[in-house]
Amino acid sequence: MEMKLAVAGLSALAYEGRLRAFRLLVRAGSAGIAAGELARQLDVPANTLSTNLAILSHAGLIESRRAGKSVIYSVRYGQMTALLQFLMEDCCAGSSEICAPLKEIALACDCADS
Amino acid sequence: MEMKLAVAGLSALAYEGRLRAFRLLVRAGSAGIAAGELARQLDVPANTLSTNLAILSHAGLIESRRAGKSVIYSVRYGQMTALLQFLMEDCCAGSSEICAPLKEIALACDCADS
DNA sequence: CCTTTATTTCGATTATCGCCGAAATATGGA
DNA sequence: TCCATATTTCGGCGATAATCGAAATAAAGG
Repeated sequence: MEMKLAVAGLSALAYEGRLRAFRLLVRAGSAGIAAGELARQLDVPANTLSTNLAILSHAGLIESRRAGKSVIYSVRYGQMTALLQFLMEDCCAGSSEICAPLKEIALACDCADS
Repeated sequence: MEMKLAVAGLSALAYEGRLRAFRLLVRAGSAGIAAGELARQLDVPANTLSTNLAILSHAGLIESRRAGKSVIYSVRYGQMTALLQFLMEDCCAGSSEICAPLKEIALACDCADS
């Protein structure tokens, strides 16, 4: 990932309103959440949320699909992981005590398989 | 990690000048880099960098220690990983195809041990 | 078509952020 | 103590970004 895209992603996540929305979407998985439903859960005006979803979308972190009258938003997990990898790049610098805690992240994500 | 601290961390990283500095520090490991040396490598005025380092520091992502006339900055890896974990919280939502790519992050960090 | 529901775009206001010159603080050495 | 080096703080200016009311666009149903 290049610097500009990483900055766009981090900027998109760097405001509470958008971070809250993103985290709800992360929980929702591939199914996603409709814009109106998100606005209701977050208790923010629909237009404000729409602007914020557009910013997350432009940063590549989420995507949208239309379903009837609603627009469903969902996380682009590939971009999300690319951003996290960008931050971790060359994190080790040769000393394992730095790297070790990072491995806990994977363990925290305890899926059934793999 | 609570929301406010996460937003502070993401905001601190959401600017190219600071993200560049942070990534250099991530590479440097525990040894850290002196403020002046960082300013030289990044080719930015010392006072501008100082302000940006203060923002990263206030967000808990880096710390500083004095060494003679210089001030050495280094990453607080614990806080860094806490921020990444915050973003990944409940990422799985039951489907492993979402979670699986996240595990690659840990594998990309291939230290000698663990 | 016309209405209702869902979402986005527009426009203007307000707040916040980044920058750098200049001055202040801190350390080490002659 | 005085000076040189290293870093931070202060000041204000210019740019960027967040918010929300109001209007515009899109889809479904009668």
